Amino acid sequence: MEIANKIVSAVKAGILELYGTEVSESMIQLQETRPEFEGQLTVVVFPFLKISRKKPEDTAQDLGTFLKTQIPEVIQDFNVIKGFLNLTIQPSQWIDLLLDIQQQEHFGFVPVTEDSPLVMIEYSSPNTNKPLHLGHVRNNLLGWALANVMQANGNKVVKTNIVNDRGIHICKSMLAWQYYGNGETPESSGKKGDHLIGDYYVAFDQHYREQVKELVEKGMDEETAKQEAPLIKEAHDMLVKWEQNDPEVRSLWKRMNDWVYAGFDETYKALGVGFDKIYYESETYLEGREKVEEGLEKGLFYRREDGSVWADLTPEGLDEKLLLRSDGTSVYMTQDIGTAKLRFQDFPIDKMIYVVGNEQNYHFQVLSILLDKLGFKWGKDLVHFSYGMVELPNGKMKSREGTVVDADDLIATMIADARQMSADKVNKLENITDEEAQEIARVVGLGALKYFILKVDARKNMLFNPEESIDFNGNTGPFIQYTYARIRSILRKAAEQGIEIPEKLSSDITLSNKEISLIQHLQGFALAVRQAGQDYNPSCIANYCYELVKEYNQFYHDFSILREEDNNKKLLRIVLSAAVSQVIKDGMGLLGIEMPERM
RNA sequence: GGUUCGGUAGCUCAGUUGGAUUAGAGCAGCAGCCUUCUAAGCUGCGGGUCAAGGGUUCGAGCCCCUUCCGAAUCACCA
Repeated sequence: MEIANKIVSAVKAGILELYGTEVSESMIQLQETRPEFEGQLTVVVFPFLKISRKKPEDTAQDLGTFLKTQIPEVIQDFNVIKGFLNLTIQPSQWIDLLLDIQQQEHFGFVPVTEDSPLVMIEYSSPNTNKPLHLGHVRNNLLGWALANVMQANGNKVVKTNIVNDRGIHICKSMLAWQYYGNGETPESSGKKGDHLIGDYYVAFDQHYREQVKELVEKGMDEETAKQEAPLIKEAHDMLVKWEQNDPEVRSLWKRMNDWVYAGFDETYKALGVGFDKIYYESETYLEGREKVEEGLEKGLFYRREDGSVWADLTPEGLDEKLLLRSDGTSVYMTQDIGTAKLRFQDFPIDKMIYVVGNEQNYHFQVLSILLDKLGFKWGKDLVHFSYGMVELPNGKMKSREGTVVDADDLIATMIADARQMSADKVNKLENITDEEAQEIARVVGLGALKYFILKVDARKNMLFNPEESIDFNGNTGPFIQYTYARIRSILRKAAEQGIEIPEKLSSDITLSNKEISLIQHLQGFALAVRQAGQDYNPSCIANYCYELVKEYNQFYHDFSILREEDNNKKLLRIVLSAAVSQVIKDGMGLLGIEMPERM
């Protein structure tokens, strides 16, 4: 950062002095020099040609000479190739930069202050009728990572979850449990609460389809049969009773939901995610109705003859959107409006981010417009952090076809596989207890899963290949964790030899290209964090970490560190290693991935 | 049909605000490297019309237009 700033302002001064024109900083392009050329940083001079009215080579030559005489403490030398001005930086500059990075608590993070804007992030948003699956895993990991990224970019962050705890689907589970459950509980069955309820949801669907089939065989057409089957009618009745606060229905509903929440909490804990504030749709849907009525009075919406309420969004190029059914009950959109209202009462939100799958792009487009019309100042530029589907090698995830990947199963499998991998490893760690081994397996297994999902650009549909995800070779979490553990091992050994990480380094060390390059890449972490915040995309941090680790690995194999005889050089490499491990830990920490001290 | 998002190696994915005659990783395949700080590693080889065509300019995988292919969505479901 420092070095680049010095150069940029010097270039600016140079253009002014040489050609008498003020240029904006965005015109000054500073980039890393390609390895095949001499130097470390390159100024692209093409943008200045119109100002200089000279050939690219001459312009670069002018500028290089200016820089070398103007800031000799930064620029050691320069060379010109076509329109590219390659700068060789004074080694002491790199050493200062390295020390700066190493000594900062969290290099590249922007501190959060009293005045920082408040960002609320909604993610997870489960239904209480079935357990979490792979799609939810992607959502949770993205939400958690994004929250960390926003905070690292200097925002106050409130993590929130909206639980969809009401509606026909919940009634289906309740009904099935009443009919086929024999009073089964999580305790009596030994099942996790969310799995138990999920099983009854499936049971409902089976029996319901049988009923439909019977009716069709009796001569009813399928559409009518779907509406007339006794089970679905009962479910609807139950929903009505629920809305009327029927004590019996409400008490069963509460009991079963509590089972589910206990199950979800376990899964969230295993994934390492959490929330600051949880909202329930059962508490927000009425607020939404009020807000819609309010909008209706203001003439923002209109009522049809059958009593249903609509928003006309054709001026915005969208359709008409239903807000209240003809019977006065709420739809999804109404609930989101209600939730928004409550949230705004609770927090002074500056920015709202919804982490929701891309199948709801249209919904959020509409929600943004509606919230804006209803006077929420953050409504207009709310962010729908839209992520793609997770597909499986043999097709998409579909619950009906039994191709869902259950979150709990997945986590357990990852940890078990990590355990197996470390057992098979050639150089096994000695002197570790079984508990320690299990803890390492947990960290590594989850690291593998999280990294595999987070390294992919969130917007894209991704393919989850279970076999590949447990392969710890290549661009994977365990590869990064492993490098980290090795660095930590070196630092431990250094400490055993009585070598502390120095606060200062001799300024006349000759740096190799690889060392300079590594320091430069460390610096890039700040950019990666900023970019992740701007684009709402954690994947660039994952890929940054991988690049850094890969480069360090080559470094590691080319140079010995503890066996280096030149003491200054040894200290430099120790500081460099410490800085790399620190940056990796911070980067992976943003993704919610833990780093093992040994593995 | 409308809207939104995608298309980069056999497969999974990167590619920073447009930059350097040669577009990168990993997996899979082949060939090397453990008396040396953890070999879950490192090095080398093969593999590409960046979907297609046009435009913008000193310069395009990236920006604009057209076309083709794929996904999502357009419900009194959530």
